[in-house]
Amino acid sequence: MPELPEVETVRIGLTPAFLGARVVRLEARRPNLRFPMPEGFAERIEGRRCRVLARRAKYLLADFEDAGTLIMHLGMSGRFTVAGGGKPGVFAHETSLAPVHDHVVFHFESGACVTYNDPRRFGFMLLVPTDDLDSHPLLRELGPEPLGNAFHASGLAARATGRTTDLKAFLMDQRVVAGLGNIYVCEALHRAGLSPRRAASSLARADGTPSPRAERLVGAVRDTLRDAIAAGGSSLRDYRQADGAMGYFQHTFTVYGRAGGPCARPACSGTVQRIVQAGRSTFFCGRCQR
DNA sequence: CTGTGTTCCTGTTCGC
DNA sequence: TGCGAACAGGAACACA
Repeated sequence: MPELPEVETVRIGLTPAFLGARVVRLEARRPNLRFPMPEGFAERIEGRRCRVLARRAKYLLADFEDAGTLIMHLGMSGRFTVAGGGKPGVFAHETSLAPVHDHVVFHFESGACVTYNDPRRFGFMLLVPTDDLDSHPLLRELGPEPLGNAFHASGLAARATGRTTDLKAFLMDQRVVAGLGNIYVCEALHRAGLSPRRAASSLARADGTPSPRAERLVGAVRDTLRDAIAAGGSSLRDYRQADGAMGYFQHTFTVYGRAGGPCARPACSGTVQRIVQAGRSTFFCGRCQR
């Protein structure tokens, strides 16, 4: 379920295995995922130490000294498992991992072994010079991190001015804000009490300054993501202690996937409905989201 | 430039 | 129970 909170949870979960650790062997078992695997991918990373494991939007960024930064994207179905070197765990949303979909395996000097599994292969890995990271086409156009200071109502309103597209599509646009996907857009809009069908331009007043809706939306996006990351973090601890599935997959959503159910907002008597926008499911309460 | 539809791939769920 | 259809968290790309 890789939107920003899941990718951040994966980053935290992989940090003990990656950070400061040397790759002694890297298996690339397929010539491609979504894109062809990087030229000399395994050879360039083998023997290198990971200096930084960061996240930008839904991308994981592993900086290997003298090799460059490995950009990893989980697509729809990508997941990592960690074995050996101390703390095992599945940083993913399902418990059954077919070995035929184990596409990349990192073997670390510590004995830790990290496997990337991705049935749909919408994920990818690219190795780019670290100095070129910010100018890389995949990252260059990304909007602000929603949990950072650069994400604010006035910036959101500026981008929304004159846009006739609806709020759902606007927030899904990674150039507007980086890291939201279908689920968390639905969740944040519900928290903000805003309809996904509302015009994006209604976040701005005529003079381009933010409407109160924009302020509410920024707060709702932040709160929604913070809560989800907290739930992901606790699920990692749970997983390490027990045999169960990842806790964050048990993480229940307020509106997503709840068509026909009651709106969870206190004192709202509405029913969650499902509509399709731009070919994707949207869940919302037509009563309290306006 | 803007908005919309298609496409990549496999696995799971749903309705008959 | 079986089976085809619909659907699934992303995002690059083509096109009107």
